[in-house]
Amino acid sequence: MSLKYREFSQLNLPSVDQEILSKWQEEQAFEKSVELRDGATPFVFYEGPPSANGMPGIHHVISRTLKDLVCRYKTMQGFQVKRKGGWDTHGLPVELGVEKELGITKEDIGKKISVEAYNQKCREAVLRFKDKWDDITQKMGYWVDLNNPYITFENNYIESLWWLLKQMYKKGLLYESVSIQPYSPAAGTGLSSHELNQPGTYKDVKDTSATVMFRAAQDEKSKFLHDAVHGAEVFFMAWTTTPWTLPSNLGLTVGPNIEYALVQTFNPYTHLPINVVLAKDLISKYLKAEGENGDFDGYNGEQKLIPWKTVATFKGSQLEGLHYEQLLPYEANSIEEVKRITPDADPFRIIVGDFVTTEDGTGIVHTAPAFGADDYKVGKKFNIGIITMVDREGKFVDGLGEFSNRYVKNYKDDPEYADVNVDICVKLKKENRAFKVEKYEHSYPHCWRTDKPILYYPLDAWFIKTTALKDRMVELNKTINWKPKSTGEGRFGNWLENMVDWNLSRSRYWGTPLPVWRTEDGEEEICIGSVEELLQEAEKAKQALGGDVNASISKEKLDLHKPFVDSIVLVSASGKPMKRVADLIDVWFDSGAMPYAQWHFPFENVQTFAQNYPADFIAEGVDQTRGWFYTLHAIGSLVKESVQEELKKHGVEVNDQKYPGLAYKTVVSNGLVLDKNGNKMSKRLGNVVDPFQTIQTYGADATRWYLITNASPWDNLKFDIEGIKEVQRKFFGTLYNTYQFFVLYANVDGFTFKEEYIPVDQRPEIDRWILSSLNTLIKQVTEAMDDYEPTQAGRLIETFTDEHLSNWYVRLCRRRFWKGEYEHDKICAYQTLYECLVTVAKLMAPVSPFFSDLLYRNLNQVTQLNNETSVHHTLYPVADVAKMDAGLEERMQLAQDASSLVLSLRKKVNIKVRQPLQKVLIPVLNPAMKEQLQKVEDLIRNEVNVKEIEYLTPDNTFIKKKIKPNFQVLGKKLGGKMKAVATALGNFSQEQIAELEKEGVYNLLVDNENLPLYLTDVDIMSEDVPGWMVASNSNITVALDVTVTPELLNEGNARELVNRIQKIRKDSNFELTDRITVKISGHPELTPAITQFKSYICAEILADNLEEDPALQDGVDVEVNDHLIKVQVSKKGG
RNA sequence: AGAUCCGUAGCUCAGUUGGUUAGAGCGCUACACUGAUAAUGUAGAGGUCCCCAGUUCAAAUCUGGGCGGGUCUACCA
Repeated sequence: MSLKYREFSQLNLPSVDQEILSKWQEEQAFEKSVELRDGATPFVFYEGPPSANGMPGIHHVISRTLKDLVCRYKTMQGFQVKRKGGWDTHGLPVELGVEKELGITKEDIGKKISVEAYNQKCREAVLRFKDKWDDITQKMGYWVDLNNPYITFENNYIESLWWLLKQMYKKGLLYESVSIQPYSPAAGTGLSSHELNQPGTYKDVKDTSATVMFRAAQDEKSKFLHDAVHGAEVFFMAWTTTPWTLPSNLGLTVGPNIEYALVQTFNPYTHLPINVVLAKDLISKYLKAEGENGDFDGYNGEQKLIPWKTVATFKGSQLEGLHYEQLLPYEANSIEEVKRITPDADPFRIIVGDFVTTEDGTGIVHTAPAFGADDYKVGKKFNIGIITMVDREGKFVDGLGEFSNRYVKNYKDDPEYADVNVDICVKLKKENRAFKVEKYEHSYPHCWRTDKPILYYPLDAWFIKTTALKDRMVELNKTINWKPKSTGEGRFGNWLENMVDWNLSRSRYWGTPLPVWRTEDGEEEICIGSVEELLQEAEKAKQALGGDVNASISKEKLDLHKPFVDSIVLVSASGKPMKRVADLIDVWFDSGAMPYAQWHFPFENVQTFAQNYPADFIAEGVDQTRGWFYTLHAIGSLVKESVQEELKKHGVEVNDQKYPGLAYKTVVSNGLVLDKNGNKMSKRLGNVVDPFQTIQTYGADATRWYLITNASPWDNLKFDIEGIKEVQRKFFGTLYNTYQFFVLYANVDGFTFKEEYIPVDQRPEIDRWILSSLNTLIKQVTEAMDDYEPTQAGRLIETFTDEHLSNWYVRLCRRRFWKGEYEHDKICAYQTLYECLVTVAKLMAPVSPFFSDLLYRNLNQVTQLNNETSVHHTLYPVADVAKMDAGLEERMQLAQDASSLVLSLRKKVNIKVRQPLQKVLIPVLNPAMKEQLQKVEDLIRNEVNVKEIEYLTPDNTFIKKKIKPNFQVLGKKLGGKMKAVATALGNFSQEQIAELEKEGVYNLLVDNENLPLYLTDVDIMSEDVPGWMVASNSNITVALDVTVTPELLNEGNARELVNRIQKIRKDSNFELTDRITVKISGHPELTPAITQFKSYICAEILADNLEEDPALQDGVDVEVNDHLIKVQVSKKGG
């Protein structure tokens, strides 16, 4: 323990980081911060697992700062906050990285490289940058337990996932179905949504689009159409940008509430008379308005203008159920084939769907269920069947006549390729089945690997029936505290409302295998929920099937990944072998299941799980809204009952109140980090900020503080290094200076807080003021932090430190620290400033853990007021209401305003502050204001160097006043007459104002109406004091006497001289306490000042002797108010 | 295309329930101050509060409609 506070030569934040980090390491500070709270109420935090196969970026620093500051804050509030780290290790990014590294594609897996070797590569790759992550975690000061992290590829973790999946399976929530997915025929593989989101995936392409005509069948249902045109043919018009899907057409979808028209006209290509149905609003897209009711008889195909007329109109719903003739009938898509594939189907029918719009096309949508998600959905609903006339290579199947085996797009880079879409259109034109064919430009997704257009293709997939739990998820979401609120209600709420079943399966290699085994005919299957069950079933199969089935399976060598699990064969109830279905599951299931799997629930740690569910707080980037935030929420809802049962089995008391299946109570979603120009950071643009470099250069604290205080975390942050520099200078620099100031004098005076704590009411006004402000600050910061608004909290601390503590309290109190004896007033000052510094250190500790700890340690190691060695082990300050005094803060504001105004007046007439002036006049509007001002009078006088303050009371006629309506009060009362009254008040004379003030009421005549005005209806301000220099703001007006009398001038000269000699002292590197003797060459203009203020001067400069010596030769040349003199300063005894 | 957030000084951001001189910091310019000195003070320049319409006595603020930017989801004829 040292009795001296540590002094610094300069502020170096990066070296502060180093020093504090090693302290933390030495003291095991993080571990201790958790242990210290043993037995305290837990605050549960979930760490969203990062994927360590890429380098951490600056955006990771912001979300981790957010997590860290909340956890630190809660710890300081007395909660125990355990923070188990985790690593997300599965999934596509890992695989793609490995493929790139090995120079292979997905197709090569199993051929050029075995699945086993491939997965081994993935396993190695996944933690490749773990060191870097650990490094940034430490350097940024993120406290998280990385010694016992959960890792998603571990068997225990996967086993928990299997258990969860089995619970869903048992409830019928896990099912297999066909879904329409993006598929790349060129690459022969389905694409994940992630792959579709690669940059450059969507390209503008020109495709052949066609508006084609489906002939209505003639039957009872369509009678009303045919009757309208006297039995002639009727066609339904539909538009497509993918003519190749037409052979797979099975339905036409109309909007139930859209108005359709039956129009009589001619086919532009064949010139034959036709009757077509399309949305009424879209007629104009196909037929010119001038042609309406045109000359039908005279039309022969030569005319540009095609005549048309509307024969009938009706709602889409009236068309439902009508049949039409197939457009392109062949063997492969014959009705018999359709019925063979989908036996109960009723195709070639008009169906209704809400997704139909009249924005483009004809309002009638060609529906090929195989090639569009909407088509598939609506097709399924109305049971029109499904046929897939394109194979997985992207070419038409056999049995489609001249189109058989032709590629629907040029997937093979064939220079001879002829666009089959064009040929289809030509054929339709010839057959009087095309109304319009044109090139159409639109953006279309392409396979990022082959650059070829993808198509939407029906593929088998496993789903979780999240829609079954939709109501629960919507309800639970309402109980979540979302920051910001709009993300929860809007983005997430809408997402829940429009939820579809979770497409769980992925046909990849490195991930959690789907634990479903089934027989070859697909009749029997089993879902495995634990390793034990798997081993039992494997053993059963070994017995039943014999041979070398499962011969090499043992618990010790088990790896729950491909290809090992795939080698396990199970046996069905009827004795047939069952193989695992090939799919893996979505990695988002991995992370969403972390509340359970991190504890290997329910196989171990059931109690631990119970204590750590749900999370009190989670935080990630807003991009996780439909990622992790969703999967956590969904899984929580899905397995609620199963988990409840499991907990009950272990004697944990649960019910729906205690365990509603809610995964997290508060979630903060932070925005993106953009570059300073607002562009997304990308390697391509080269605008990526390296967090290591940033932290190393500016320190973790400045970086963290900047990230948190610059903008609310959920707003996008335009990251600008200049901002960090500003934070460093302005906030940390100021705080450091304040600390330096404190220790400079505390070390001289030996202040160690050994004296009794002086009751606040025995301290001077300014001490009580800063302590009041400090406690107000504590209150506000605590409120902001409790509300998860760290930006507000940080800004408040900043304002306090800079404006109140440094630029007012310290500035005004400087003399108290260096002047006088070590007595009551001085001790008050030290105790007050010390309290402020320690409290600020604690308040800021969650956001900037390094500097705050340094500050705290340096202060506390001398005073030993706290037992805790680290600020992070202390308790967060609690506002002391007794120390808060609103009136005091208000009058200090008045003092600041008044001082600032006087200083601005001095500036105007160019009289420096060192020159004393005689008097300031302050008009006061009421006794209360006068009383307030009188209490801070000394402060103002000192600050602006004025001898006296005189108050002008309202009743004097000296001041000129201004009157203004109090709009808020008067507006409500007057309404429409407000304007007239405002004008009238603007023209008020001084006498009228005086009358109102005197009588308390004034009868104003507006539009021949008497309106009584009361004092509360108006604001009266002093505007001017004739003959004086005046300045005013909205609160206060000051008038300054700028006459410099000879006495004042002498005093000013004396002060100037003091200032010069102080500078010499400093330049000569004298100690603050050194006594000196001074000789001055003298000057007639200055002699009176020296004589008159000798004792004052001597006291100020610690001189024992001061004399004028006109003959002085050696000395420093100085200038005092334009007079040149020589000054010789010598240290006594030196 | 839908959802959502955002648009205030050159830059980064405040702006409470609508209330009349729209603020701060940075930057720039000038002048001061200096026993905290990589600090500080004062002043100046700098605004169509994105646009239009509406509600209101009164709109940066509320409503509607645009425009621009970000993000997410989707891409369906």
